[in-house]
Amino acid sequence: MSDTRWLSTEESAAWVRLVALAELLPGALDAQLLRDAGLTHFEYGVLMALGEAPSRTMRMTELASRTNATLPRLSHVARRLEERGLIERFPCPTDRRATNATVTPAGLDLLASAAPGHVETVRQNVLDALTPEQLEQLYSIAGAVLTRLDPDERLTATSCQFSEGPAAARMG
Amino acid sequence: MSDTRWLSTEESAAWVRLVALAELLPGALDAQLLRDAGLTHFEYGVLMALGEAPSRTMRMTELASRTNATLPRLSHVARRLEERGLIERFPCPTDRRATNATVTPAGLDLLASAAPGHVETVRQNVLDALTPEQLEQLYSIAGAVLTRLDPDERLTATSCQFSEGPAAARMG
DNA sequence: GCAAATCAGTTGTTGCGTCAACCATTGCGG
DNA sequence: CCGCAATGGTTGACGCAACAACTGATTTGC
Repeated sequence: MSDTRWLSTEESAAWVRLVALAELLPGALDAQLLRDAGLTHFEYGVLMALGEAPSRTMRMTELASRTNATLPRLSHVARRLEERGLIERFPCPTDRRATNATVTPAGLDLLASAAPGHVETVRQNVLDALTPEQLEQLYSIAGAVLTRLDPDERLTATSCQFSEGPAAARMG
Repeated sequence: MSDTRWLSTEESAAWVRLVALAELLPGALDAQLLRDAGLTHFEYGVLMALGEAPSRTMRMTELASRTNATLPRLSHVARRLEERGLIERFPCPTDRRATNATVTPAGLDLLASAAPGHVETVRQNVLDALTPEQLEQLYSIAGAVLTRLDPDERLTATSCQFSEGPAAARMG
């Protein structure tokens, strides 16, 4: 019955802060991107993933996996983005069940115009608050937690959609 | 105009993982609580906040602030919880604009039955993946970020709603 | 004291995400 | 080949959150 291992004071304190962080961060990202570019953070991630893909094209299923979305969610979002002219969808020639999505030039333009403000938000709200040591600690800690939360490591796969800025900027 | 400071490799890597964490954590918490207790994590937080309050009662506005909810959101959630008999609302005697909310015994029972499973989820998904040093680092890092994200420290105020388990368990 | 501004809370509308159901295609076993 | 399960994707219904508009109560300013 009550053999529950309750949280110690330290555990509770850290947990409270982590939960607060997880609650506030998505809203802050959405708010800035929506205000300045009319995109949710998820939509931004979708466009970014497509923009970084070879030939700017990706299968819906793979896109969903990379962006941590369910397929229905991605399908709805893709329809909206397509209606806005930011992406296009067409049937995959080799597998007629599948659908491929591509960013349009308009989508890339919007992405390019949105990126600086987004990066600035990320700096102001998170990165600039941390020392280099803390940045590395964060990398380790988040990695350890993701091992439990996302065992398949879909989100942290190579060249993740949430990377910021043009690919060239990260390849130093 | 392209004076944007793009993210370094280290910054990008840590950021990607943090975003993945923030995306996955709420869903994991909701999934377990919904399955085992029929509560969202937010509803759990509301009940917890009320349960820890003196006389298990709180003003709607204060409750909204503690749980990081807008007042409309809390109002909707409170109506549902009241319909389920988990809380009660009644006008505040001293300020006739205000409304007080109280957890019912049924609400406390549900909370008590939900807590062990929730704590177990928190351990499995997060705490048990971290060393004691990492726990302290997480506390510092999240604190630093929250200074930017939540300057008023509404969420991290004393006896926060997302603390786990009976209050006695945390007070040693 | 009374009008205007503010505060506390509720309600209605809109938009997004989840779930379940659905269709089409592909792969596989017999 | 044929039947059947599994895969890829879309659609529709429903629930929840954000935003705006509204009611009623309280404070402020003159």
